[in-house]
Amino acid sequence: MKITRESDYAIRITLMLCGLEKGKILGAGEISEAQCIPRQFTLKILRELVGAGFVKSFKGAHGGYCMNISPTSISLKDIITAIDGEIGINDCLSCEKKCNRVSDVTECPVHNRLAKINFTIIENLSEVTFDKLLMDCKKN
Amino acid sequence: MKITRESDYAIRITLMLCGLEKGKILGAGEISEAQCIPRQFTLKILRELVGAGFVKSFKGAHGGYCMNISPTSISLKDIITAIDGEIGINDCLSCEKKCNRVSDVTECPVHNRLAKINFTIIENLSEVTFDKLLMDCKKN
DNA sequence: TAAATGTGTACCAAACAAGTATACTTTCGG
DNA sequence: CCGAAAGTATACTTGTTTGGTACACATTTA
Repeated sequence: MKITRESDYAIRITLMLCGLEKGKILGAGEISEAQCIPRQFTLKILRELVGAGFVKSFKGAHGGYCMNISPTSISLKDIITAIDGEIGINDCLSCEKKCNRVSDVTECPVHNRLAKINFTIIENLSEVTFDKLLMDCKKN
Repeated sequence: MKITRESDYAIRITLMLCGLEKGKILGAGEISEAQCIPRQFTLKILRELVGAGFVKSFKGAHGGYCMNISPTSISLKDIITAIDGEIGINDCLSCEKKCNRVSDVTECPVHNRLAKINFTIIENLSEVTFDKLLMDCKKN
């Protein structure tokens, strides 16, 4: 029931990039230092964010990163899904007929309840877009 | 973002025990077979459930297990917490002054948002008590 | 052209999940 | 009172995931 540290980092990296003035970019080194994330790990996460289309990169000397999409159109859910994979609280194993862990959703009460909760989690995470996080930051 | 398979098993074991007629008990072997959980693993989980006070055990020949508390007073949250530990979606690492991952809750927007979502998850899981799961079962 | 960046791939160690093995204790039935 | 059938306790094992690291390479700018 945890999001990985990598996702946590990715969220903070994204938030930092969302806070950038338009046209500015930020190097991996600066991000790594500001967020206390090991340099190589920062680079790896940035690569994943670039791969997912969330972040844009600029190569070469004075290169760096900036957002590729608007903070309003990216949420915690997007980052977590991109880094950790689909959000699925339960595996809901099935072992065919023998027990009541059946793959047919209608027959497994545990599955049904967990699936509903899972859906709620995804909804809640989707609602937290980065423009909201940015606003929260400015309040303090 | 997953509950462990052990918790999943524990939920199904508990549900099975909740479905027992009053005064009856069930052996680990029967549970293991019905739920397709390896025998030793079943025993281990049962021991944890006994330790948590949810299940009562009877030693010796013709021994077995039954619930120690009412299905109305035990929820998915209780089982998951007992098996996997406290439900905490985020570690929210802090590295003191240097970055904005500060332990002081009011300063970390990510932490605040995740904490709220975490609270919702706990609420949702707490609402699913085993009497409700039992009802779901009977509907099918 | 060299220094400063990002890219890609492969590797690694520690922690965790999931399960196993084994020796022991308790109870009941005969 | 003995042995089979349960549960108890503890320690081990094995595979996967997490959280990185290392290093060779590609690209850009001064």
